[in-house]
Amino acid sequence: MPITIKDVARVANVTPSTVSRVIADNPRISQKTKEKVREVMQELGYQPNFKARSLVNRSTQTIGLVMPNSTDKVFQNPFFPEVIRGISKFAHTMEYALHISTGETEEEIYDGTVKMVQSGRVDGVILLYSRKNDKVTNFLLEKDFPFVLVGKPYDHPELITYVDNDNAKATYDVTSYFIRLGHERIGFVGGNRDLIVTVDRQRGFESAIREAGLTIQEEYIVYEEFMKEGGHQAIAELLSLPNPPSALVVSDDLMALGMIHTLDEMGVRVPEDISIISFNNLLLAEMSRPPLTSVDINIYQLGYESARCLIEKIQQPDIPPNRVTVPYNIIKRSSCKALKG
Amino acid sequence: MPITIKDVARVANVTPSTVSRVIADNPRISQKTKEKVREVMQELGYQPNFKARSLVNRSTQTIGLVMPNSTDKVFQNPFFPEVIRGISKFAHTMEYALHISTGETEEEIYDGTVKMVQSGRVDGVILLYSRKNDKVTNFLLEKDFPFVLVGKPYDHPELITYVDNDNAKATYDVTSYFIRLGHERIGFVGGNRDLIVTVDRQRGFESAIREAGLTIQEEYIVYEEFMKEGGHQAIAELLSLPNPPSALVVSDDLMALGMIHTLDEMGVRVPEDISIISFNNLLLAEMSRPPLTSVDINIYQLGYESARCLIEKIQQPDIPPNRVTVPYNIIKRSSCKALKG
DNA sequence: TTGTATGCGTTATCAA
DNA sequence: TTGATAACGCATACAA
Repeated sequence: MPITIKDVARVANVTPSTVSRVIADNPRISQKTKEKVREVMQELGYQPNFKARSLVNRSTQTIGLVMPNSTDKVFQNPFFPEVIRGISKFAHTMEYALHISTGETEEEIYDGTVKMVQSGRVDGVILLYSRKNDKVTNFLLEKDFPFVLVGKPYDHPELITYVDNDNAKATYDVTSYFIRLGHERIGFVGGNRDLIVTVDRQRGFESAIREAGLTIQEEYIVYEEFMKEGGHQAIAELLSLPNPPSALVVSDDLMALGMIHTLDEMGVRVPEDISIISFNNLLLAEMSRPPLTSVDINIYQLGYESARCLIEKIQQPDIPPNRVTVPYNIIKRSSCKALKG
Repeated sequence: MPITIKDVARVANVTPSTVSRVIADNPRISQKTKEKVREVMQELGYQPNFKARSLVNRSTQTIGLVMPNSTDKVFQNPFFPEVIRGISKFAHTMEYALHISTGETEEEIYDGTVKMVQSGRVDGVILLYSRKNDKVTNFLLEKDFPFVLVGKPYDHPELITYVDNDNAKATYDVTSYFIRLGHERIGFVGGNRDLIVTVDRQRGFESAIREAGLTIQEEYIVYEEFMKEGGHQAIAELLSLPNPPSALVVSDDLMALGMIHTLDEMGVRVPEDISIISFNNLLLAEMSRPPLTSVDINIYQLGYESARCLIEKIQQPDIPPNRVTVPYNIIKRSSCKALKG
């Protein structure tokens, strides 16, 4: 029913191959013919059939997105919409669609990814997480399938294109900031320990502590999920300590928010009784009471760059792995207090 | 390079058509052959080629998403990630991918939609908005292309499948709630006037006012964009009135948040000096100070249902247009005050 | 500069 | 119950 290349050919008195060449703007076609054919295409409202093109070109113009975990939960975190927004922005300019692969368990996600890759549903994949010993990463690596990691790879950094912040440095910076404010009992609240981002941030945290001549207190370091609920847990653990921290480096705004709520209920005030710095600088950070001092890791740009790298890789498979570091900014608001000497 | 149906056929000693039938689980193939072929498929790690299937089946297993406006801005509003989450959830279970069409201007969005439909890139479309005299809607209607509206159609409701809340009723309810609390000077802050949701809510608002025997004050009704910035504008207009409202029905949590911030700077307190109810019940509503009384319109479900309707329509094109009304709940928090008699 | 023939990987029609 | 063949709509190697 829809107009095909044949219809155009017939009306324009040429063969389908000529029309095909006009579409591709093949230089070996005369200007005259091109014009005529284009006129007919316009007239008939012809649009190249995407499916047929995909088949012959072996390209789907689609990017697969692999989320870390049950999308259901994880999508609640504004981090993901925001990376996706960045990805979507660049993808759209390059006429790429997005294929979001989800799943409840790690196994489901792996299977889903394998399937979407093997069936040729996508031209490349962006992993929206980076964790230790990840099956998906290994699969992609083995298949030599184009992919980009948002975050830093656990293994084979030299083989993988990835887009990341300097998370160690950022955490070093905020920890040092606390130290300059006079804090000595500083806690660290990380996310899942298998995530590289958690490892990196903890490393930065510890190096700042050590460099300042303070000692690292194991009990000041806790790990929770990157969610509001995580905040509850974390704060309970930390405040039950005999000598609780006076300042907290928290890996996620949402967690920080959860913590503040819990603290509120306990009658502990931020920043008067305890100072907090978190990561991501979500809209929430600005809206919270008190407004959170937060590290803006430029989530949007993380997404945008990863899409750029992936499409580059898809179009030129032979270029060596690339690595992009997205800058961060510490946005100072009102959740930190200087300790009197 | 990848395994095709032919490879499987050769190894299994059958023809490609037999393999194809096994994939489709065609009942006319003997159990024995099926088992053998499946074994070989397993062994070779065969996955049907998605592109080839698409071509011959005339289906892409992809849903097109059309956003209202510059996605850039609009994606900042958690409403969209949340509908998409719902859509994505259902789509994934049915093995559908998402194709997000974006654009800066209305014209760009229209062109993008036309292209993705004409080129056969998607099997159906979900419109994430509903406005007056929308070219995209008309185009889809004319082409008789499967689509679902999130919101209520302006024209031809009998021809269109749509998923919506009863926005008039919801607004009627919250307005009546204010009236019961003793408020008489109630303002309404809507979004873009071309959006049906704005019209519906205003209608519900006015009918509650009228029914209570109060008079509708034109100057209490303002329209802004559904963004944080909109809040600033709106509050400026309303508070400059000689006799400003004591309560506000606001079409979006984000706007309400913007307003509260502005009010804060002006030294006006919520709810002591002015009461606010907004819509969407985003995470923000709970996190805000004061926590916002908000209408939970079940955004996720809005998305989920729209995907369900669309896929149903794609698979059975001849069923008549459907209409789903998603329930709402008023979540009472601390942004409303009762007026002493 | 353009046309002819073939193939992309699958499904479907028609025979056998 | 299975096989041979055409077709989906387009792109390209080879001819002309």
